Amino acid sequence: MRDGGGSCQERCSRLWRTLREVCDDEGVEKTSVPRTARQRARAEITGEIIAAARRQLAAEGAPSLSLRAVARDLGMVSSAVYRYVSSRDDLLTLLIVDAYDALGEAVELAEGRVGRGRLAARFAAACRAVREWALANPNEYALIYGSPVPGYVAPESTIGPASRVSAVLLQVLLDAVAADLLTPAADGDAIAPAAASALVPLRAVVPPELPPALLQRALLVWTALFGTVSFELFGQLHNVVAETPAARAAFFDECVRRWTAIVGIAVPAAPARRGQAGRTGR
Amino acid sequence: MRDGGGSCQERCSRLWRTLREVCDDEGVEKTSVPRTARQRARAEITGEIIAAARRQLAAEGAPSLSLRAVARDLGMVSSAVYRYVSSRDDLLTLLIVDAYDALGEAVELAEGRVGRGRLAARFAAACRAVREWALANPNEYALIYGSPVPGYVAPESTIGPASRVSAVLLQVLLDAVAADLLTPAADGDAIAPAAASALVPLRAVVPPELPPALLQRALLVWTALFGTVSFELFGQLHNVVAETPAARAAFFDECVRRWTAIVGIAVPAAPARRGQAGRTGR
DNA sequence: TGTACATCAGTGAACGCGCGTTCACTGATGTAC
DNA sequence: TGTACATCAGTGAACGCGCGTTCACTGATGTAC
Repeated sequence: MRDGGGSCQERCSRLWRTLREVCDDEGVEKTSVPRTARQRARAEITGEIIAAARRQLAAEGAPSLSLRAVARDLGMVSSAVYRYVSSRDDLLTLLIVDAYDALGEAVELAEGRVGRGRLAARFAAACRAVREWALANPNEYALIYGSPVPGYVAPESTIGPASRVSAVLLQVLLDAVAADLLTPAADGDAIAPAAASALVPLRAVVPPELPPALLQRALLVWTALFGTVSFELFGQLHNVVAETPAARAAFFDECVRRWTAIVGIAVPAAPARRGQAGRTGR
Repeated sequence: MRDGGGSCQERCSRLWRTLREVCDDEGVEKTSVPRTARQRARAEITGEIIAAARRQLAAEGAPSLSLRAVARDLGMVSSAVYRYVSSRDDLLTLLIVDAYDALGEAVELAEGRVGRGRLAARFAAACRAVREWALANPNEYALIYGSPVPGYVAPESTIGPASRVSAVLLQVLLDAVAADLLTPAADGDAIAPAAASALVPLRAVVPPELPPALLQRALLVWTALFGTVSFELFGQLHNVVAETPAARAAFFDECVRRWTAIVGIAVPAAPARRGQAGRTGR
């Protein structure tokens, strides 16, 4: 298991902690320090199973992930894996949680490196971190944001980790609201009543400083962000945006600039930063 | 095979025909009227194979699509299918082309039903048609816009049909430009040079009336559209937007309204149409 | 029009593979007296 | 501290399944003389 964000206590957004409380009523399994040799071994081997599964996922993709291959990779007999994982679906769940956590952590770290007052830069860093993590881990990304595995139903334990990225983005918005740095869209920022009430589930979990119209803007950008990353990763930009990494990064940066404006965060004067998209600061 | 848009001669966008010419250098297989009984039977059974595959796809999803199951469904022996389809990948390609064509046709029809001058309504009709087709055919949608099947590489023959939806959307933009009805975004509509040159592949296939900055806006909306539909279909809106069909439709309609503004098409005065999302006119 | 041959659709058996999951078992690790 | 029992990790074999693909074959449909 990756460490999953236990190390970012002070940086970790208030919002994420709130969401965590909401979602973590069950399934927290106290990971107290293991004592006996057996417990230690069990924890270690469980970790190795997940690591092997992740390797296989990265190499072959989710559809051809198999318990037998994982066992083979570890030099175990296939039935032995059942001491640690109750079924293939269970292993899938572990990987899904793991992927959400890895992405969430990457985004939190990237966004956390930017000065708190630089809201546009924080937003951009988060967006870029999503894309970069996805490019570096395409199969893990596809596992969580691609087509659902038929017959698999994600258990409750996935929804906490799944919300980490959104929590970061929303926290940026919250801070912008608090600092009064959000430019409301000139017109059309009134939201249809039906649309406002459609957002009830989200509003139940988000502070009231974020009014429906702002949430709507945020959701629009949220879906656009993942839509763009998915399109790039899934080959839909073929023959549309040039294939070179630089061109892809430039296209994405341009999207980020516009999303920033759409969501209402003031964009700094400099038109667009050139060169590597990997930089988060400056 | 679905009929694939041969019937919309006058409505079918100029742009789509242009793209078609660009893409159809090869792989057109003259479907002249079959003469002999053998040829007739062959065409018919090929159709039945695709229909059976589509049924299986709809029922089980792409990952568990198998030649043997298709054969079983048709009462044939599995090896007989190889008279019509050279491999499983070949069958997948047929289904992919079929799905793109079905979606493209649905969008063309919906958009074609709206009066030419009502640009915002045409745009909205196209967006809604995408969503409705996706909701009605989730597995076909996942096949073309979900995670790519590992190891499968889409052949050239898919890229023509894949561009039908974009062609409709771009045609709306073209008409808006021609009628001088596009409101340029107040600020930030200058595009970074690197981003402009990233769009070279798209610009090669699109009339010069569409400048880079406008294309960028169009792409942003394009990815947002499919990102939103994918999120809804793939379960990412769980706990965010209420689950009822009405709430989902209201959320989507609100997105459409904003995309319309983002892309620069003037939105009519009426704030939002209420009731069924299925209506395209009025 | 009639025969001889070529083409082709569909059969049935087989090859070789991988999968998830169960089950009785062995030996090592832990625990209670 | 030492023994008796319980717990648990890992083995190896098996069940039952489905898959893609090949191949020699049969019989029907088409074609050329």
